[in-house]
Amino acid sequence: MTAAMSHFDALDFVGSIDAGAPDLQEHEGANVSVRDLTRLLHIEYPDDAWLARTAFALRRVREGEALVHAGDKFHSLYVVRSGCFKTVYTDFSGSEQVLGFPMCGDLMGADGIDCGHYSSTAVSLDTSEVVIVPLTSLARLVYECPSLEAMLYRVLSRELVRVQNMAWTLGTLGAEGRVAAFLLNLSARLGALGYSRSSFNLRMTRQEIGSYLGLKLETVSRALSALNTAGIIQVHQRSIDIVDADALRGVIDPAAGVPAGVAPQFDSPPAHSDVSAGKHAKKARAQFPPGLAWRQLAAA
Amino acid sequence: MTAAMSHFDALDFVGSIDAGAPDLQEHEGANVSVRDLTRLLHIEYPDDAWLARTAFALRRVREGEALVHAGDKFHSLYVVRSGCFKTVYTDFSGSEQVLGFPMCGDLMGADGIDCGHYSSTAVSLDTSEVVIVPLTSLARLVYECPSLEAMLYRVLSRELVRVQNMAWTLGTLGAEGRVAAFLLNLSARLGALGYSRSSFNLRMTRQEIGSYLGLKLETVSRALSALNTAGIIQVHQRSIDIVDADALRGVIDPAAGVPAGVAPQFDSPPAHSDVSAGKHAKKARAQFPPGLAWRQLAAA
DNA sequence: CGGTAAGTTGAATCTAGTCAAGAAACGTGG
DNA sequence: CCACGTTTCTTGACTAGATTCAACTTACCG
Repeated sequence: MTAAMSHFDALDFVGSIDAGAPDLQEHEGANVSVRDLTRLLHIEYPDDAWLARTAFALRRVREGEALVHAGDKFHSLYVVRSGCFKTVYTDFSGSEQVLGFPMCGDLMGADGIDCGHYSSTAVSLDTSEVVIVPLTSLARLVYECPSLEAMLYRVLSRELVRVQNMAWTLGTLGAEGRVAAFLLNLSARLGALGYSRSSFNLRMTRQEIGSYLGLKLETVSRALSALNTAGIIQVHQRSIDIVDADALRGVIDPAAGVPAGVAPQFDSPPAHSDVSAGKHAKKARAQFPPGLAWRQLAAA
Repeated sequence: MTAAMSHFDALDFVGSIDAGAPDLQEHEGANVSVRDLTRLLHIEYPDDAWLARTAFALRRVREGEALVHAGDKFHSLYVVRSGCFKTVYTDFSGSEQVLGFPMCGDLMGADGIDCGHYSSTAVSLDTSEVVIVPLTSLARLVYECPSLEAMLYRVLSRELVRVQNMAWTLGTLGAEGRVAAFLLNLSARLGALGYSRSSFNLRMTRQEIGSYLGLKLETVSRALSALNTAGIIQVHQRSIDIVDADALRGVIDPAAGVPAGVAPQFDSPPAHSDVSAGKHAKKARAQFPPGLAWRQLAAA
């Protein structure tokens, strides 16, 4: 914890200096097309999306570096392109609570829309790359390609469901259940990205996992050991092998089960129904330029 | 718990019957203007918002009745106009987890946007009224009055921050802290609606509070009793008097404190910055019909 | 007035937190 | 390449806090 803070202190300046100027350090120059972005977010828009000429800058974030700080003025959304982050609340006393571990394809920064300031800090656990989506680009983008608007609503809603599931986990599961849920969630997300579902390396410390799950690091360690000796998983430091995924699901729920309406999201990533309104999009656009997003959602 | 379920069972049919037909039972006939709606959501749009001719139906929901069920097809957003709800996940075994207590001015149903089905069930704790905002109306509304689009993003983001705070509470606070946080939150929300901040009646049972806070009902009862004997609050069944709000805040955090970036939302309702971009709205609208929402957010 | 649902309180149990020591991995510099 | 210090992880013993089980009181509704 003290160690983590020294990390933060060292980086606070970097964060503060560019806090005012919206992400001007795009040394990388590399940029990302709208097509790339929609792929990243697992949203398939068949027609006009590819025509949009907006392009987005990339930003490379080194391990331990903060992308945004809680309280910074909100100016951009970010989509993780590679690597892994943690988003945290930090209080005066220096203790932190991890809210999530955004990975490839995940959105960050949406919590800043309402009050105009980010409410959480995003720190890279890795050398990561994010796509910067400034508000100004977003306005232009939606103008060029209104069908993309639905994407934003979907992504926001998805985020909401994710956090709700988290609240459910914290509210109802014990230590082992939480750790099991965490592993299954990670497994599913990595699987969706094409990596192995059963064998992976954690990018975060026990401390960070514990903070995320509302547990102490020792408890996380114990829970992992218990699952290990039970033969359900194999743990060696940060390397995890899921031996028996069903047993792992059983740990979450000895009898009851994951909430009915939630199960789909829980351990399988959103099965993004390929937008059926695609073929009607052009016509609709001509009739009703704005609000198309909601028309599409209504049609689905 | 068993009692709650029998309640659900009795009402399941009502919910299922109209699940297919999007809210056709508007016997009340009464409808709500866009102006009313923006007031309800604490969003002030000075100019063109009042011109929109879209009107919304009201629906009255009796105590114990479900407004939507988890898994129902998503077709409308709802804004609470009076009364109080609980939103719950229910699993196979019948146990439920309360996710929130939406009250006057709060949005419900946003969790259905992404996957097209509501992920939680909303049950009225009271005879309540909600404004029905069907997707189809939403499309028309945004067409008539694009400046209202920002409202939706704000409301979604607000919801996100709320649930994140909840996750923080569950992850870091003990029983008394959670109950204290719950009371302060309720106090602030009621205060924002013009009711007394220090004296109110709970609409929910200990069981429901416990489910919301990840505690058992006995623990909630004990925590309330402890705060009572400490002289911080006065409890008599469901009537609460907050004697010493500062002490209550102290319970949440004996030393550390609420996370820096979060404190504002936590016990004071969003201080909705009256949109400064209002005066530019008309011009912007003429130039860029769609995407205006994001331009406004960028300007703020 | 009686029955039921909701709330309070106590005692025993169990889970997770705390304190503390030791082992394993990592990075750095000799 | 190895020795060193640091960080991370594991494990054990003990404590604090929440759950469970249970009895009892209080409100509410017909």
